[in-house]
Amino acid sequence: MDIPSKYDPRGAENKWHRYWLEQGFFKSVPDEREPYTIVIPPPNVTGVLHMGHMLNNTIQDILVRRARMLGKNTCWVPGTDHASIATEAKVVVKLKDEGINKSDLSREEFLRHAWDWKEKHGGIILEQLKKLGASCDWDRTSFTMDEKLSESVIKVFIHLYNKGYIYRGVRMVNWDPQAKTAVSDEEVIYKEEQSKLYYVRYKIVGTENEWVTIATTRPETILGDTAVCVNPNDRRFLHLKDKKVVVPVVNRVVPIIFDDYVDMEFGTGCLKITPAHDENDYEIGLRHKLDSIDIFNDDGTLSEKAEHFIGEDRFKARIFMVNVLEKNENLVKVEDYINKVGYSERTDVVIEPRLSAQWFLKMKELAKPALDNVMNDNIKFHPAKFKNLYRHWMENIKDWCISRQLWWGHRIPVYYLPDGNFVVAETIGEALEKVKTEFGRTDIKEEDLKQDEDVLDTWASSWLWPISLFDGINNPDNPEIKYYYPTNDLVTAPDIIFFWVARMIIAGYEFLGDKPFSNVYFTGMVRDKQRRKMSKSLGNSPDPLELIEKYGADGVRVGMLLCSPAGNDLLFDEILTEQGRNFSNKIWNVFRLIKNWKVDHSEIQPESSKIAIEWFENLLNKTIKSIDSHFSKFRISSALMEIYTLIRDDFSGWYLEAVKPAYQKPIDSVTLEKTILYFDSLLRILHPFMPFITEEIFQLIEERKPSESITISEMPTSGKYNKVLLASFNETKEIVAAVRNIRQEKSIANKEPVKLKIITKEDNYSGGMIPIIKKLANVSDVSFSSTTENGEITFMIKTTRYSIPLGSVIDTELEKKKLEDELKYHEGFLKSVMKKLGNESFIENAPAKVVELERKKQADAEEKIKTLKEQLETLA
RNA sequence: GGGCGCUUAGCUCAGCUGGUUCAGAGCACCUGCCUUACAAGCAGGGGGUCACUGGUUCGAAUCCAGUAGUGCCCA
Repeated sequence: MDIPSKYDPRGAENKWHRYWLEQGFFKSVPDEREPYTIVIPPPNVTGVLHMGHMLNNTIQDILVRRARMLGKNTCWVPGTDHASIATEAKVVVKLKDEGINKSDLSREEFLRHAWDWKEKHGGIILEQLKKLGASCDWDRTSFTMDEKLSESVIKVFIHLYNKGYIYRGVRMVNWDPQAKTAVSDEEVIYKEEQSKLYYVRYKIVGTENEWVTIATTRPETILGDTAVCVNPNDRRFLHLKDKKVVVPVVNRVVPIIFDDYVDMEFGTGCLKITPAHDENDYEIGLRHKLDSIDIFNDDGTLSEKAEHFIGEDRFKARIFMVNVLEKNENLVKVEDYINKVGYSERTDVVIEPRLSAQWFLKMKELAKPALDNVMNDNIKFHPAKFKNLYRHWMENIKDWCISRQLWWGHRIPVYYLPDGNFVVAETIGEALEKVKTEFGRTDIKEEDLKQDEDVLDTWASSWLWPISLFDGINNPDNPEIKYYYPTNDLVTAPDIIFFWVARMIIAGYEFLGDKPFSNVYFTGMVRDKQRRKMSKSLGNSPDPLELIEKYGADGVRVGMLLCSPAGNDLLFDEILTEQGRNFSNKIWNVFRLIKNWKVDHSEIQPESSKIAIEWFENLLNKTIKSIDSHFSKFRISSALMEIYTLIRDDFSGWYLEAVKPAYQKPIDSVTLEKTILYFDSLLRILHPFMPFITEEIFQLIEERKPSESITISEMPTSGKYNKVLLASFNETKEIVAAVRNIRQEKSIANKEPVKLKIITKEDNYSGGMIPIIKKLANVSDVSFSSTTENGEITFMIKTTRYSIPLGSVIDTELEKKKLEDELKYHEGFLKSVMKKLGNESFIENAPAKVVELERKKQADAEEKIKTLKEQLETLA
């Protein structure tokens, strides 16, 4: 059989992915097996695949594939999220390019465009995930605005409203003047900026030339000032009690008020108060019953209430305002100042704090079970350090503003009567009923009712995701929700721990009385090797699909994991993907080697093969156990590293070398069978990490039926292993390495056999591994002797001395120096051991086992020193 | 300003309840090798005062306190 020496992933990946789908291996229906369920963190319909998705979904796929091979009924549900703000923004831009303004469209017309857009672009990411090998049950693909999911969202709103958890309130919100909607605190990104601090003086009413000076970074908001505030403990301003000042430019007379809030150290100690445009000022305004003057329109331009610069953008208005202040001699000075300015995560425009009527969800009570069940590990966080962060947030939870001034999303099910009263109902028909029963208004018709214009925050649908996917809100007793819920693991990034994870947990307990998942695995943020976040603007993010094209999906998966310790940011470097690809190639060549062996049934199994087989069997069992343990702790990178070294170093480097027949010689059937069996086990263990190449080889190495696939094969389980045997083989490796070293030092070719002398009595030496030594070090003859002679080069492994007779090539002086150095080291070591053993309190206090160990160290060292000294004597 | 975390090899990180020759892995680096499975490979090698200071202990990378640096979250 002619197999190329390089593995080509491209053909294999398409072929096997198609095959898996055709065979329906990823489909799940409830049955009697134990379920294993993951719901995908739904990517945004506006997105394309980025490195974060790659990492996140690779990890999910590994967990799912492993669970499948462990015999569970696995269900990984894919889907997408409608992402109100981001999608609406995209659609608006797209329409604008076509010369259409959103404001010229009716709501229905706009939504038709949005749905068109979603149909066209919404599935791109999922298609890309298929290339990665994601073993989702694709028939279950869902979208947060699917009918049953939308129905769930509306039902939940009504449920919470009826429980008294939802209320309408005027609040200071983070206003995004471009998207024209409120965004949550978590969606505001604060950036440090070089700006200016303007000192402005306000004239005190009833004085000739008395002023107070305030400092502000936002002079344009002076137009909305309704007070000036000082700290009541500030002696400098005691005389201002009951005085009033004139707000510059607008010439409004406002009071001077006293409030502890003011920081006496900052600026001038005088604070201007603009309740409509600053969170803290709003609070002060409430305390002192001040007016609020909203000087902005919803697009960030100045409104009529500002009286000046009407219709100008807020930043232009700032410039105009400063000019006027200067001209009127109100501007005292300007200082450079660094402050933090909030930007909208979605549109990257400066957030405008603004008073607005919004719907809120009371969180305090809802949050309680969600907090408790994380703290008591009913839901486990990996790594656990995120528990602290979670607790801090949950204990200080604020009400959730759930309305957004957008069209794309779930429209708030609130219907207003012409008199301003409202009812909350699933449909307009129901609303009409409620109008009758609640308000006794039989005169109201459908067309008199006006539904709330706003939609719900996207997270108000995502928080139901693990429930609504299985229709658990609409039909809480249906067989699917009963079978798949609670799901097992959630894999997500820590930056949405509050947006999403916490809220899903809250929803789980509120609506189903149970957790939504048992484990949350937080992945790190993918950064470049200089620790910079990967972003489009920096252009430092590789295109995942190009990477797959270049290194194969398996290679990329391995590359991602090699650099991703759990919960830490991972510094992605293409070199790791290359390492992944190289590993694919290594495995491919193992296959090539084994496949090309000719079997001869009459061939007797060599002793060395017998030993190698026994050793590998034990090592395999040990490694499986260790991998199981890594998985139980979600240490997925470590699990991969374990199988990586097992294949590359132990199987390829040691085992195969030990059983490999001489060139063009056949192999005995027992060894071949065992070797294929081990290789098969290794492929299975590796399959969750590298699904494609393992399937490719699984299918090539033996004749398979169409229904036979590694994807649905059984994961090897660990058996007992003999530690003594493993240790003995390790010692053998050291001996072989030592001989190889001597070969290299003395330039003796591998082909040329050498003789090995073991400096001990044969009866004292367990010679079980000698056949391996002979084969791997190309030793033609092993003998025992109590002494060494000149012309021999020696080495020591554990407490035994070995020598290779080389005749005249030996440099005696060099040999002597080496031995002296070694002797010195061991004498030093013995000294430190003796010091410990000479310490009475050590002998008294340390556990017997530890003391015993020290004694053993002492004995070993003494023995080594003795041998070394003898050795030196023969050289002298 | 408040809270939480981190600091171990050039880089990224393991190191569980203090005690095996405990100072480790991967990558990078250096040296030698195209040895008929694999140069996308093989065989070797160097490299760390475990941030600092003090304490507890027979014994500290590991526990405690303080200091410095650094990151994240919140305000």
